[in-house]
Amino acid sequence: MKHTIKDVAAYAGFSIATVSRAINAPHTVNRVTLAKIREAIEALQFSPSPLGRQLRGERTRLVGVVLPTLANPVFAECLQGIDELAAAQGYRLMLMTTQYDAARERHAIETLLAQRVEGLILTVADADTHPLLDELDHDGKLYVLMHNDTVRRPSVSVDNRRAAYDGVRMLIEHGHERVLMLAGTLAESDRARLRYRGYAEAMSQAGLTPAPALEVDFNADELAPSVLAHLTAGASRPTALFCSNDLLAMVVMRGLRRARFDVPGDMSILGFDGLSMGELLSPPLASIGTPNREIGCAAWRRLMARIEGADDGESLSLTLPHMLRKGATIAALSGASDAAKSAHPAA
Amino acid sequence: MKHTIKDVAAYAGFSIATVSRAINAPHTVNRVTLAKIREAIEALQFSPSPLGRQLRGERTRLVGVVLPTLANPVFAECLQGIDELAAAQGYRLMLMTTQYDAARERHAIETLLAQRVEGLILTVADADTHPLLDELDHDGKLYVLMHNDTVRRPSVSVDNRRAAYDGVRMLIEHGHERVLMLAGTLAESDRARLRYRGYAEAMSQAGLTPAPALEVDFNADELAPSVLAHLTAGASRPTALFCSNDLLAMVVMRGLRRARFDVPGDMSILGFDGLSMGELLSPPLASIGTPNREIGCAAWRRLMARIEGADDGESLSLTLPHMLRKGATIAALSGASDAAKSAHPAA
DNA sequence: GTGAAAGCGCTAACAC
DNA sequence: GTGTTAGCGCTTTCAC
Repeated sequence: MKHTIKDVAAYAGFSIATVSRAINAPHTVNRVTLAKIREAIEALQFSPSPLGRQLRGERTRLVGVVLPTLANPVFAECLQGIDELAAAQGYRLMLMTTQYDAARERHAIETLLAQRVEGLILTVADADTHPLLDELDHDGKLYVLMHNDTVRRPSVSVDNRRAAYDGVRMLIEHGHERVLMLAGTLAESDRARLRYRGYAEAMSQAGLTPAPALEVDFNADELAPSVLAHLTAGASRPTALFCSNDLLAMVVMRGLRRARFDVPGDMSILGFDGLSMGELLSPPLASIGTPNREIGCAAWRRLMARIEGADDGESLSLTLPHMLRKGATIAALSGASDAAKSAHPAA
Repeated sequence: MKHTIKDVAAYAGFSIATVSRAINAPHTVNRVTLAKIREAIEALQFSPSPLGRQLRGERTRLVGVVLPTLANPVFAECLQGIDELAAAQGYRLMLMTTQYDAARERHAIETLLAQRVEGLILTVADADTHPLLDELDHDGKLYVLMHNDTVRRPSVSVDNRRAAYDGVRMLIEHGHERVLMLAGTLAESDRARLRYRGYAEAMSQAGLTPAPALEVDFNADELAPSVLAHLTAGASRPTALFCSNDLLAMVVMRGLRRARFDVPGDMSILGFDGLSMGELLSPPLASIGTPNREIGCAAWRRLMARIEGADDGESLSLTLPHMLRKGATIAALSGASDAAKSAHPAA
């Protein structure tokens, strides 16, 4: 732990150069010499300091990870996947979170590069318009985006537009015509936009009119009265909600329930993320699941491929399959035209 | 980004030593010189490489974080707290997870030390018996434990025994006499032990007989039949469950419900962790909450104090308050003796 | 097959 | 105030 390569050299009776070789290119060293040096290493409990290596300029075995937050299990799960592979391959991870803030994104990336990470795995607010990513490309810095759904850059994601489309279609197939999309407040991410597009397309294609997404602050303890009114009042109230993420869906579900609205009796709800916790709700939350762990792992493999120069120039962006998790929060709308169905709670 | 201190020195027309001083001790440098150097730094977009500094042996501004897993939001939240402060103070975080595996714990700590982190923040499986921690103490390596509830080492935690005691007492005050504790499978942690002690004490003190903790695999999709039987069959079945963590509580809740058991009608449930998601369940999960973010922040401050040598030798372990989150999963047992109440579902 | 020596980017004595 | 120099721990020519 505190011995240096010099100590080993002295102990074994060779030069530090030979010790270095014994470690990094054993086959270039005499068998006997090698044995002696290994013995010395063993005796001294020596382990080469990464710092010397790093400074020397070659491989740092460091990878930077930049995430919006860990409060959302989606990202924690991705990170878990990354960490697993990184540990197995002897890489060290440097982590920074950004809270979806562009300035912090920039700062994180610069800090990490200064530390000479070999590559970056990141989730940014908006990948397409991020000038910093262009700089990275230009400077030959290696990175892979995670969850950023763009074809312009190396990325691993699900097809957000398609996933939303599939989900909303399912709602429509259950007989819902007035489907509303709910989005979080800091929704101006590439993902949010694509999910809205998927929603709009599914609606249009079914001859229905997409409504603008309704913004909901899902950190608040209660649903805002205006929002609640929007959801529950009037004959034209929506019968199904497509929520841009599961946390939001859960909050809305609670809010509706407090307002004595039954889910799914009075309102069907579909989330996005497929948080495992959603399945523990009652009724279990229907959701569009993303394979987060796998996304993390795939991003890692992708980055390693780039680092090792083995990047099969294949399509830049890798799209992993999403899965429609059918939950009991979606009910079929009774065949009867329900235009008259007003907003009185059932159970 | 790619310029070195030499470039700055050349550009400004001074030696690298002066440039270094201009950066690290500006007041020791002539005003004019300083201005010129700053100009050069600006022009070259120079930012000193952490690696040189790190190797030189002084401050690395690196802190290592070792966590069991990120799949449990408890730890993700702690990490979030740490990251916040670290970022604000210009520290970089190096993260490794262990899956509660002692070998991985050791490996993580050694890897991090080799990287010359200034300190470590860790959650280990069992703090008391961990020889590695003794080594750290002995070698003067700075660390702070998080969530490890021990008085023998620097740590930030809640009083697990007391928290469990309070929770179980609440159950008893609601009239429950047959209270069973459920624990996860890899429960051999210091926390688990203390929670069991709290449970046992609350029971004994009320003249009740503590039962051995029942082990439940909460990664399985279904509750094991044997477990379910234990919970629901017989006249002596428990009327309340104290679960050693919220994830477990949620799984059990679902399992019971599938078996057409009503919560809290037929069974009261109390969790541990206070995951915010638990509040979104219906009924909202009663739980003993731990201030995870705060625990992370406190651990950070504590570590910084130690690093700066300002550790007010105060008591080693800092105990943060837990909070009893009353949820609707706990019902009062009707005054009547319920010995005869058998296992048929209510609503 | 092995050793001497240079140097990665920086800080800290020690001179001047 | 500023420059010179040594060296942190390592890898890597380049000789031998």
